[in-house]
Amino acid sequence: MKKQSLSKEKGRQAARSPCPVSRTLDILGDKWTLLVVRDLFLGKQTYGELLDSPERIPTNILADRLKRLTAHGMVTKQPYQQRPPRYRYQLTEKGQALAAALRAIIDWGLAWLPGTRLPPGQDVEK
Amino acid sequence: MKKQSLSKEKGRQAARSPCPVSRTLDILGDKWTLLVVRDLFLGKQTYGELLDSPERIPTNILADRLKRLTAHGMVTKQPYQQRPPRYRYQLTEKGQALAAALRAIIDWGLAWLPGTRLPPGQDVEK
DNA sequence: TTCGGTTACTTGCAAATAACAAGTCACCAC
DNA sequence: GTGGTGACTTGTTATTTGCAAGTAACCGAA
Repeated sequence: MKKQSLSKEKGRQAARSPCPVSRTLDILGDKWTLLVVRDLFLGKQTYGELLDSPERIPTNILADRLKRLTAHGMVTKQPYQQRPPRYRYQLTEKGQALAAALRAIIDWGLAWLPGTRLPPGQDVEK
Repeated sequence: MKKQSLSKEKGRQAARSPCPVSRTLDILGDKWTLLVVRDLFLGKQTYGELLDSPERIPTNILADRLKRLTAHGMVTKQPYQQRPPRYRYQLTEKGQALAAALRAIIDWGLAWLPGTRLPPGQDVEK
């Protein structure tokens, strides 16, 4: 069950263009990836905590997104206990650098989408 | 060929949560929508011009995204000539308000994705 | 006046991706 | 040894994408 298309056999798929918008969307242009990043910013660290968000991300999608984010060097996965095996996910510097973009998206949503609100206590800022 | 799922029969699909990140991703959380917005920022106005970007957006996807952006009040479609019918697409204030988010995404891409570059002359800033 | 070209799309269909439910595996507590 | 939790994987169905082609309304030249 490989994620590959019929085109290339190795590596990830080719960038559509060198444009930074396009390249960024190649990585996080979908409905779920940024939500995972958001939750990591909010301090969630385990698979279970990440599953628990109000948007109800499916388990296979979460596993896939964590894998991709890890492959892109935006997230690290470290075991914090051997037995039973338990893992902690955290943003790398590259992942944390998305703060400005996330902040801009939050601001746009709050300003232009009626009915949006930050759940109490949720804030990306430290 | 409705975009609807089996769930609700009218209106657009329900927001996954009131979170501004999630609500924003409900609108532009895919690989193409922000590229269309980018091109509109760059001054492209016609369907043909928008089709012409290096990422090669499929025609049906472009038509769909313009429809959605228009439905969300982020883009206007105006005929600028009757015969033959020709249309001009432009960002509304709501669409233009994405400038900060787009800028943040560009900055992140340029800083963290090696090989990205702005094609000469391309810049979101006025 | 018919032929070709342009703009702005729509349609059909195979392929990829997502969603949902369920199952697996490794423990630990009782 | 039975039940529960955390971290996933697998199977199946539903939805979305990508590509090729088709349509419609003109305009301009031959």
